[in-house]
Amino acid sequence: MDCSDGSHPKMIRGTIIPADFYKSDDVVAIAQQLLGKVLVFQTERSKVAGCIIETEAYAGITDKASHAYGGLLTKRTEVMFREGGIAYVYLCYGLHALFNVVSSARNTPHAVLIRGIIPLEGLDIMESNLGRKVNIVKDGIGPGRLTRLLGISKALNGVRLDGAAGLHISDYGIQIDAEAIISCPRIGVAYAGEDALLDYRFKVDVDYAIGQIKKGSPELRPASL
DNA sequence: AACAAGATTAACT
DNA sequence: GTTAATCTTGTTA
Repeated sequence: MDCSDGSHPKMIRGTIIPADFYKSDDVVAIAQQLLGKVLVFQTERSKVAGCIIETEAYAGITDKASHAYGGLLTKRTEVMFREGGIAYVYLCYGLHALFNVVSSARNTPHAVLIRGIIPLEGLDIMESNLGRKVNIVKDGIGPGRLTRLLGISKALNGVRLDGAAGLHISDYGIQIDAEAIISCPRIGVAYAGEDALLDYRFKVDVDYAIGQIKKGSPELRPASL
């Protein structure tokens, strides 16, 4: 049984990533550095958390795969143009909420798509979100799957990632070695011409990540592992 | 005003 | 391997 009233003394482990982290212009570096960090979403009644294991960088107005390519400013992309450190959540294919971290300065619409997590905390909430038992490996991998698992919806579009709206990213001391990061082209961006070839997708092996989670945060092991 | 395509997924054959 | 589900936006008329 989890204590879900938010005041559990044992829960204080992670350090919320400072606002400055998100202000860098180097969206590729941010995408890499987010691997191993912990995405947390909590409300008064619930808390869920997962270790980020897959990301993609979208490099603003010069990247043909980016929604903000060419400086395209619409109701949907508007949050990408704000100062880094907020969430960009949009509906993909009319069905799936996709969660991105907006980075860089105002009017530099860089973003990192979170594509995979390993569930760490709040398995009971996740099970409720899915309406069935959680598969620790499968249910957190896929940009649409992880938002459903964590309960992240478009309602969180534009919120700061400092925890004020319940959403934040923390460093729990999970170490991801540079050699463990696999780079490859992004998924589903064939329309982006030569930019579809860029190695802007970053991930780590699931088993490696689980090992590093156990090493870095012994008490916070992936549930059921 | 109508239509196609998209940073996807689950359920089929 | 194929396809249905179905919202936002740009393009075409």
